[in-house]
Amino acid sequence: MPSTLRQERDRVRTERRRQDVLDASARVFVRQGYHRTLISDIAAEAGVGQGTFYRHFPDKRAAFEAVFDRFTELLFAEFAGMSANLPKDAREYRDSSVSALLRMAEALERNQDLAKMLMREAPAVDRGLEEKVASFQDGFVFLAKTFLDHATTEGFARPCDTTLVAQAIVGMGISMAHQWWTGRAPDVTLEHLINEVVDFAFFGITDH
Amino acid sequence: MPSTLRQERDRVRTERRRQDVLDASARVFVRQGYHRTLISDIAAEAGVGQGTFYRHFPDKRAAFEAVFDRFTELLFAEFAGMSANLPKDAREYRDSSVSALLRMAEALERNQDLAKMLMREAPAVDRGLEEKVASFQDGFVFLAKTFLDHATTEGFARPCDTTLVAQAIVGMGISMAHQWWTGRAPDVTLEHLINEVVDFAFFGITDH
Amino acid sequence: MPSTLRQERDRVRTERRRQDVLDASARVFVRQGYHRTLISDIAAEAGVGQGTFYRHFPDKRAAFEAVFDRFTELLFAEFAGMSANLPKDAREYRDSSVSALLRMAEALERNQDLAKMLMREAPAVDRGLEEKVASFQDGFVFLAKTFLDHATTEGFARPCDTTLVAQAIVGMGISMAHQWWTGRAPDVTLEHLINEVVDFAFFGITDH
Amino acid sequence: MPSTLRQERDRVRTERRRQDVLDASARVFVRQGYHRTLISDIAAEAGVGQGTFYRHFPDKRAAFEAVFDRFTELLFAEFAGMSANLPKDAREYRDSSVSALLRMAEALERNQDLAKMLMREAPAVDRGLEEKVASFQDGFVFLAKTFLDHATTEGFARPCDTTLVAQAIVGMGISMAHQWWTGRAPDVTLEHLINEVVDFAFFGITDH
DNA sequence: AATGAATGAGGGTTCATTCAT
DNA sequence: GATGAATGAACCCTCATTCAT
Repeated sequence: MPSTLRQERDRVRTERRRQDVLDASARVFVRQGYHRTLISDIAAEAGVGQGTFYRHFPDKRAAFEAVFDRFTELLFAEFAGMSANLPKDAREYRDSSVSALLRMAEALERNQDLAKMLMREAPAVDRGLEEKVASFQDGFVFLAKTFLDHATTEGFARPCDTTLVAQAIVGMGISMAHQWWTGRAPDVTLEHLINEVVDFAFFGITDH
Repeated sequence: MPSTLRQERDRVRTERRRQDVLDASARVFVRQGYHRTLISDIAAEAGVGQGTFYRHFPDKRAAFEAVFDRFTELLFAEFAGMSANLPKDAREYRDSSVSALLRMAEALERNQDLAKMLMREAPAVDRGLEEKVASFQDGFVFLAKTFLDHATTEGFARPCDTTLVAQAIVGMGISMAHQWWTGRAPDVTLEHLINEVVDFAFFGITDH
Repeated sequence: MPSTLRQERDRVRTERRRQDVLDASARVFVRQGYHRTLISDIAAEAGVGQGTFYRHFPDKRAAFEAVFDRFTELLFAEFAGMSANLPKDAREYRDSSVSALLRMAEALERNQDLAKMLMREAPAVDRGLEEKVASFQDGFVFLAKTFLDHATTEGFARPCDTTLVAQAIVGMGISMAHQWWTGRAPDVTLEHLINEVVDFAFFGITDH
Repeated sequence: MPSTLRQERDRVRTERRRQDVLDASARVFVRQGYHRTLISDIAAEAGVGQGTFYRHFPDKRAAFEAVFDRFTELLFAEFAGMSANLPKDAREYRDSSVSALLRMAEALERNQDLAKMLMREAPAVDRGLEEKVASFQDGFVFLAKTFLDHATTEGFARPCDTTLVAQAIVGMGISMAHQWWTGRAPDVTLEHLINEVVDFAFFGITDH
């Protein structure tokens, strides 16, 4: 049926156009922040008319949220299936922590500016997005807690309130990422940073 | 000289009025966030005309910054002179950490909404305020590092990159405060939370 | 190419709309003067929204300048090519002076209010427009000087500082126009006025 | 009576203060033009509070008009009693014209910026001041016409419409003053300018 | 009389959103 | 579907004027 073919081709083209506008939105949001971004800026960046923006997103807020969602999907995809391989002992736990952080760091490196912008802008846009950021963080907390519960059950982690400790670990991680991006840790390699942080997380500051 | 008296009285009244407007600004920023706040909202909240706002602050940005500055001064005042009493051993270190965190938590409790608002909004206002937030955090990092350096020198803390670990600790602390405020840790007392976090910071997750 | 056709049609429509706003601006400036004119007055006069004004002019000043420029172009067009026909003797000089003034007076009559407004308001708007008015006058001075230089060279005009005398003549002419418009010479026909002024310019007040 | 003395002293002081504010107004109007002048600018320039301005003038318009009036009184004082000495012949006419213009030029030189400002700003302030400027000019026209009428009656001036010619002469004079002030006649001495203009007024451009 | 803080109507300008083409 | 000109509500900021001290 040719009309179906035609419909399909149109659908694909529309989807591609939507991606163009979404990409343009991300670039402009990164460059100017949410509130300094005008719809006309996005349209110009995407090389389309302003009306076309409204064909794909009801308003600026929705475009921002779509940028946010695409980013979080990207990050979670990176960790999908990770909880399948639970560590057998403290050494494996530490090793997989380091390698997970390195993978994460790599993934973020490619989207550093985007990540920084989203963490900075999203909570200030409105309550809905503030909540989304918190949920995003909760996702990592859940993952960390799963590992921690496993480790305490298996006896190679100290018994503790695993929810609170998982929150502390994830909060620390996000904060370190932020400080790293904003040049708060110059003259330090990423490997060194991760090793120090993981050591801290495993052993604390006390000298045993 | 009567004119001096007059000048002094006017100065006092002007300063009081400025505080009124500043207080009103803080309340409205907390309620509505930076971008949803209109100058007319602040003026109405303060019970003055719009022009009066501009008599005391050149624009909304300046009022926000003044709110921010007053808050940070308040917090740092709480910790002034703390580094005078460096701990003699791990036990004292832990005890003073817990008591410092409790004091801080108390101080914040009274300004919880303000603190939450400032952390959420300031980075998104502009680069200048983003940097101010970072500097604010750096202030605590410096304090934490001072203690940590002392402890490693005295031998009751594990040798480590004290700058990075101090950054991790402060990042964790701020993040926990945020999660606590936003109801991410329900059914938990503040004492329990602080104890868990301090234990984690001192011993890590490993079972020794 | 249909998109080119579309572009062309849009361009034409935009230009027409710009003219509408420019015409409306001129009418309102004439009616209310520069400083009493609000953008909203111009928009209402043009029958468009306020935003439409800003689509065509960056601000009130620019609209005023455009009105000014269009007026000066109109006037100079009236005199283009005039210096091609230099007079052969005093009689021809006088005749062409009278006819030039009549032509000018006619052109001005159709734009009397506009001319009066521009001469009154432009110098007070800012330095740039004050200078533009002066340059406009200089244009006529140059023309007058060209004729005067020719006449002195040919021997049918008294030797003199032709620049100064040209300035005096043009100043006199503009001033008379102003006085005429503002009803300073009632009960006098335009022909009579021009003849008296030209006689004065050719013979002075002295009885020979 | 001491209270009368005191009243008198107060009256004098008030009058002096009014002059201070008037002087300050003139300086600021010259520097910034009418519309760019704020009441606060005038008060600051006079070294008084804003309220004090309103004690002496009902509004900005009134202060401007007072500046204008003081200027015109100054100029007319310069010419008071001049019409008493009517010239006996063309030579005396010419001589007294030159000397009158020199005296006028001298008087204006001391108030050049003020004169320039008033001519530029007053007509654009409102109809009332526009009319005042015209009346001011009419004063000189009347003076010129008196002389011209006398000269034609006595037979040493060409018969003409003396009102129109007087208007032309005064318009020319004011215009030349303006051009002189605004640097339109560089490399020319005042004497030369006046001589050229008077020659033109007496003999026209024709070579006799 | 002098002051200058307070006022708020006024007006310039922006920009998200619509809609005719 | 795409466009971008048009819109006008919204909002910031100014400044002449008032008035309590």
